Amino acid sequence: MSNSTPATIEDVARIAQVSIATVSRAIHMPEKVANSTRLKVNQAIAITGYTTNAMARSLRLGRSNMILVVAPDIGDPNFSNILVGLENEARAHGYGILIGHTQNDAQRSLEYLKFLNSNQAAGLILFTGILPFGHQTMTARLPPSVGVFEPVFNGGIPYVGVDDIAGARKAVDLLIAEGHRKIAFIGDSRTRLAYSRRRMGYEAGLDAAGVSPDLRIVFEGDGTIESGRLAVEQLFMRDTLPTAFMCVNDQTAIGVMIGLGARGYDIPRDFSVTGFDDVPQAVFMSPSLTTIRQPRTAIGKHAMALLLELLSDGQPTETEILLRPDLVVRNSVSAPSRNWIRK
Amino acid sequence: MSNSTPATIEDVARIAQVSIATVSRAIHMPEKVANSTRLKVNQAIAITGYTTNAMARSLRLGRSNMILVVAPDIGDPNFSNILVGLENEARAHGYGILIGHTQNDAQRSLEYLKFLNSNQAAGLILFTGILPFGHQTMTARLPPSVGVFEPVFNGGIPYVGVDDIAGARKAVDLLIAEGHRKIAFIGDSRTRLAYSRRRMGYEAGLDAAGVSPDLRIVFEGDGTIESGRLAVEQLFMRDTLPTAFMCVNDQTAIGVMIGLGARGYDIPRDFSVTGFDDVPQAVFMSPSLTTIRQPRTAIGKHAMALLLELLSDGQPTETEILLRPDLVVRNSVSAPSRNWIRK
DNA sequence: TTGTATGCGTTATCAG
DNA sequence: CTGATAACGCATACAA
Repeated sequence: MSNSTPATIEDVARIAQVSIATVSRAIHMPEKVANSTRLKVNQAIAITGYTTNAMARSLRLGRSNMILVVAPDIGDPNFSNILVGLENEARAHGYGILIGHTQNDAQRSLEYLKFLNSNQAAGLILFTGILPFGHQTMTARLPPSVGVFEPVFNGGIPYVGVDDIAGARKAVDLLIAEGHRKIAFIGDSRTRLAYSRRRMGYEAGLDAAGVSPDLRIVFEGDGTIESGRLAVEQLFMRDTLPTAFMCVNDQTAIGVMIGLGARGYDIPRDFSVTGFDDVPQAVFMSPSLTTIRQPRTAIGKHAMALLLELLSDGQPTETEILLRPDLVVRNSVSAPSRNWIRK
Repeated sequence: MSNSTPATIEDVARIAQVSIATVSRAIHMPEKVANSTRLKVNQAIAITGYTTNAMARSLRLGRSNMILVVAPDIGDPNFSNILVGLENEARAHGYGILIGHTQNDAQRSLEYLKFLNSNQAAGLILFTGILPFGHQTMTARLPPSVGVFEPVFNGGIPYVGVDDIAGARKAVDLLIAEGHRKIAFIGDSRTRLAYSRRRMGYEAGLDAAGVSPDLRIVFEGDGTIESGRLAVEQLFMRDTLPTAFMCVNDQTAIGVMIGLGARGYDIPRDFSVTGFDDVPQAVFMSPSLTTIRQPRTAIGKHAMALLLELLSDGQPTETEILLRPDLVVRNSVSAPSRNWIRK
């Protein structure tokens, strides 16, 4: 029962009175083995509590059954939900998941590259828009890979995300419909493709409404709470005030709300605020945050499905899968206050 | 350079004109090999870009160089910081980390057990107080394991955490010092050992102040935001109101603050609130949350160090390591409002 | 339908 | 100090 050393295929073979080849076949190609022997083998497996030694199997097969998921920050509220989708899909196909977090640290990234090179993972899911490794030459040695959220720079790597432009467009359209014309954009970024796409949606929305963009109320950011707060501080040092803040993500929006709150403003009476992502905290904010919801579990599922396809077929059928984000209307948006309209 | 198949030890041996045994030695016992040959080997390694095949190595050695970290919820704000400590310590000793999250799901837990049994991980870090597996019989087959935060039920597994009793005591003592006497305890739990210990600290603090405990203002909870909110709702249906809420963790405290805010109360004017953990959001709440800080990175570091010790020595030197938690005073606590004092 | 034998890439033992 | 070789546990080509 609870022997010191785990049972091997040989133990099973001995008990079932067959060869190890038959045991292996009974497990992996049950239809190619006689019913009676299959039964014997299964009983022997049950008796011994045999589990395939994954190391030996991978060595023999030349590939592992693990997928490495690399994320810059595991603490990211978006992460865990995506993971659920990734995991479910992977497990359904006999793969396990390995999580690595780089914290945007080169040293750490390198460790994971070594990990890949030692054949410990068959595939790679990348959570960042930038390859965490030494770029160019390395990509040649990368296993089949799929990006999540953003296209991966300098790699011809397929990816799964949401339609950021369309999502951002939904947010602007709502603000426009409420009567806003001076809408700030918080969190612009040249390095985060998803963010710059959201800005494209923002500008498309303004354009459609005949509002000319005002660069004085566009602020850069890195998607952190702190960046949102900072933007508010900078904003109040300028001459132009918006009536609404469209934020590149929820974290930024939370920062903006904190910054505005600290200055004594009421949301949505004085300013409207929108986010993007619909992180779990969004509904607990006061006021609760109007935002764009990402279909996180679905993204994870699709990303893993795509990777598994790559793993078997070799060639990806699609290079980009964009899911539809939905507007979630809560309490952080209202019509602009009259005090501000013509400021 | 970027060949299709990765270089093996044999490739290195051929180029360096030595045997594979020498290559292996040059890598693992450099002092037992002549300087000149070591040089040749290193050059050959550089040329080929050789990396040890971890599968073959683990198979030969009978153990892997990976540690499995199992957590019920990766989204837990405490998790990622602990992980940093775990990772650093592991890497420093040549181990990698594998993260599994069970979501308290039996099926998932079983998958991880299989994973362990297939020799894919040399050790186990458990983030929950309850063994996620089928209890009794299974523990016999568990690899060296260490618990984090809480002692692990039904296993003689050593663990690393904070001194919950002392931490909770610091929170009560602060409230008592501010003049509170009617202090509610939110988040009592029979299943979470850490939580029941915090309650012990709470009661010890009351006792030291000569305050007799009032069970009408002790509420159960599971440490979620929702549970905090719920407790507030239940509380207002009873006849006794506290002047302060001591919460079992920050998430609960956030829930309490939301519940109190929804009823129009001001914190800390009307009620004081304390948390436990000092999660990243705590400082961003309004008011910012007075809480007990856990030395998360240190906990991770110690836990991994203990596990590595187990891995080599076989026997643990300590069965329990308790770190000291610190009080972080912010703005959610003040003296009780006169309106309530004699209610 | 089943068994035998080989090799996956390493490390360790044992001779030299 | 170095080399030949066995063994780790498994999957499969080939034989029976």
